[in-house]
Amino acid sequence: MADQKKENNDFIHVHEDVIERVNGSMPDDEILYELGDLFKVFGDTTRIKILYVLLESEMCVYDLAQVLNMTQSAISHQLQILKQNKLVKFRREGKTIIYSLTDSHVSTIIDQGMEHISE
Amino acid sequence: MADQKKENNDFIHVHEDVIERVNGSMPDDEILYELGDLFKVFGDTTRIKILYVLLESEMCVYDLAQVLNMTQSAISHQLQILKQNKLVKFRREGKTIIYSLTDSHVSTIIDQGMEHISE
DNA sequence: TAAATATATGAACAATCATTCATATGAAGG
DNA sequence: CCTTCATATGAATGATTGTTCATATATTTA
Repeated sequence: MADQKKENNDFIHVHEDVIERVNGSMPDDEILYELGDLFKVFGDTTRIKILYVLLESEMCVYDLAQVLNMTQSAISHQLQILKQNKLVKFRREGKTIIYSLTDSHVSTIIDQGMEHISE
Repeated sequence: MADQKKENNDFIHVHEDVIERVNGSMPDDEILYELGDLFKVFGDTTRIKILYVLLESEMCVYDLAQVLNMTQSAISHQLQILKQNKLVKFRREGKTIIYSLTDSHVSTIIDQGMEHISE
């Protein structure tokens, strides 16, 4: 390791020390997969729009469909995904079900994304 | 508007006032599309790993492939996407090309994602 | 309890995407 | 210049995904 001489032509440009250090700081694959899944949720315009709307006001499914000018079914499917990723919560009120955001990470993540693209 | 009486059975549960207010706060479709595209980039484990590595240290393509135990071609393709979205920059040094992060939004976005999934 | 309203869900299809393989480009050294 | 090393790129393919259509579930009201 201390001896930098290359005895054969393996590892010509692989910097093992950096690679080991970096590997140490890398979270488990399972966590990274979860993280990717979370960002996939933000990677669709329809879901972003839903989140944007809920950032402003809680809303029922039918109204969401109206605002976004989309099918009730399409909205329900997307709400399902947002629900699975714990980005939205819901409560029943009579016949309707009202959705709202679960936490403040949504707004931070969207804000940072906005800052990045507006540069 | 002031008169809440429903004259026929249109608009039984559409709350027009809320819808209009929410529509006003919604960015243009073009921007939302761009935002979705940005988050799509974070929605893939390989790209997240690349960003994680570069968060720790700038690195050449071959080393990235070693660290992530992936094909050089696969890494190059993903770097291309990261480049297009201005998340990474690069400089040439002799024969190798060294990639690094462009700005600090990357770390904020990843951090917030991490915070969200670890709850 | 039957009809109406609000939402959810399953299957299917088109579109998008990540990787692989083969090959191209481009710089450096002999 | 000709070879080698480092990276980029194009086409092909298998996998994933968003929407639609049809239908199911669940709550309220007549």
